Amino acid sequence: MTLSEKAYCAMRQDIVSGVLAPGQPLRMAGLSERYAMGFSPLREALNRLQSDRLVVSAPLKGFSVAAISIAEMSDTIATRILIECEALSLSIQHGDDSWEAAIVSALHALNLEADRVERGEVTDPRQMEQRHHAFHFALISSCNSNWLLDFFQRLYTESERYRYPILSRPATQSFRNVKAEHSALSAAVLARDCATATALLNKHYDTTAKNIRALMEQKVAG
Amino acid sequence: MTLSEKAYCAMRQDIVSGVLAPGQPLRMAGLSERYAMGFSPLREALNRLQSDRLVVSAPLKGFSVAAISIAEMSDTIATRILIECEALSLSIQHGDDSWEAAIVSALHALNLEADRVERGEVTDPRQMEQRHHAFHFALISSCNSNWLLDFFQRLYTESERYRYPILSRPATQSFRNVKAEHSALSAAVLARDCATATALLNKHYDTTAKNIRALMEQKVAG
DNA sequence: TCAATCATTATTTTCGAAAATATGTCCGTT
DNA sequence: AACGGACATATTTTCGAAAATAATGATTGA
Repeated sequence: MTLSEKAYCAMRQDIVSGVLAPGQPLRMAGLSERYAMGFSPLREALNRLQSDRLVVSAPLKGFSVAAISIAEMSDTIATRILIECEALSLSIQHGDDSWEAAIVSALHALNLEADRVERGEVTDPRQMEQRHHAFHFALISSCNSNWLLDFFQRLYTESERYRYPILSRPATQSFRNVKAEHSALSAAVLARDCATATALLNKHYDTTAKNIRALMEQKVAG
Repeated sequence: MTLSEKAYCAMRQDIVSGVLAPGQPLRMAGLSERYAMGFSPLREALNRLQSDRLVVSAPLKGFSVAAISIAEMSDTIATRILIECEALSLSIQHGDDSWEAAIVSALHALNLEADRVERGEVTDPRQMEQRHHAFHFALISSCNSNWLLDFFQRLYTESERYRYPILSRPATQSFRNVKAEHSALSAAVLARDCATATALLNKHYDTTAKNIRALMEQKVAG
C-alpha cells in the first residue's frame, strides 16, 4: 500500500470518526507531522477526500474538514433512500443463490457483534461499523449498476459522520430495535418481496434520520 | 487558477472529448511535457479524475484513461434517469419565479446555438455542450439537494464521453427532434406537470441511449 | 484615531531530484 | 526450446527545498 493510500484511509477514518472536527482547517505542516509523511501523499489524499465531500478547499488557502449540519444530514439520508431502494429493487430482480447466501452470512456476523455490544463486552466500534456496512452492501450488491454502488459508498461514508456519535452511546434499547429491523428486511428480501423490502428499508432510514436529528438538536441546544 | 486546477480541467476535457483515448496509459513524463508542468499538479488532478471515474489506477503502475463500453453507457443513462427525474420532481415542487426564468433563458440560448449548427455555421462543439448542460442543470437546480446535484454533474460528465462522437456528426435531422423534445419538456416543467415532465425526460434519455448504442455497435462492427 | 501602504511572516503550491518499485533483457541451465 | 534468475532500464512515488501567494502587523499620513 502506498503512502497516498495510507494517508487517504487514515484521514478518512479520522474525519468520519470526528477526531478531525468539522470545519477544522487542515494545515500541511500539521498533517505532515501527524501522519509522518511529506506533502505529496497528503495532498493526493486531500484531493480524493474533496471528491468524497469530506474536505473542502479554496485555492491557495488550503483544505479544511467539511462542515456538517442537520440539513445536510437530511439530504444525505433522503438520497440514500432513493439510491438504495432502487439498488435493492434491482438486486432482488437479479440476485442469485450466492447473493442470498452473502446476505444471510452478513446478517449473522452483524448480529454476533450486536449481541456482544448488548452484553456490554468491550468492542471496537469500527467492527460494528464494518459489519453494518457489509450487510447493507450485500443487500444491494446484485443490482448490476456500478453507479448505484458508487453512490451508495459515498452516501454511506457521509452517513457515518453522523452515526458515529450514536455508536459510542450505550443505547441498549435501540440496538434491539435495529436488530429486529434488519431481520425483517432480510426476510422480505430473501422472499423477493420487493415492495415490502423497499418499504422497510425506507422506514429503517427514516428512523435513523429521526434519531440523529434528535441527537443533533439536543447537542445544539445543550 | 492554480496549476492543479488547470491540469484537472485540461485533462478532463481531453478525456471527455476523446483526445486521450479510453484505455490509454497516462505516463507522468508524457503528461508533464504535454501540459507543461511538473508531476505534483498532474498527480493531484489525476487523483480527482479517478474519483470522477474518468481515469483508473493501480498502485505503483500509474494511471490510465477509464475504458468505455455499451454496458457502462447504459448504466450511466439509466442512473441519470433515476437521479434527474427525482431532482426534476423536487425542483417542480420547490422552484420559484427566478427558477422558471432561468429555464426559459437557458432553453433560448440552447436553441440559438442549435439553429447555428442547423444552418451549417462553423461552431465550437463545446459551446453546444455547455449550453446543453446549462439547460439540464437549470431544470433541476431548485431540487434543494446537494447530493442529487453532485450526482447529476458526475453522470453528465460521464455521458459527455459517449455523446461527443454524436456532436461531431452532421445529423441535421436529429437536432430538430432534440429541439422539439427540449421545448416539450420545458413546457411541462413550467406548467408544473410533474408526471408529464419526468416521462418526457425519461423518454429523452432513452432515445439518446438508443442513438449512442446504435453508433457504438456500428463502430464495433465496422 | 483611522485608513492605507508596505514590509514581515506563515502557508500553500510547485519543482527537480532521490528513493522505491515494476518492467524488460540477457544469459545459463534443464 | 522453455524456464528462471540477475542485471539494467523505465516508471511511479516520495521527499525537501524553492517559488508563489495569502495573512499579519507595523508605519505613516491625514
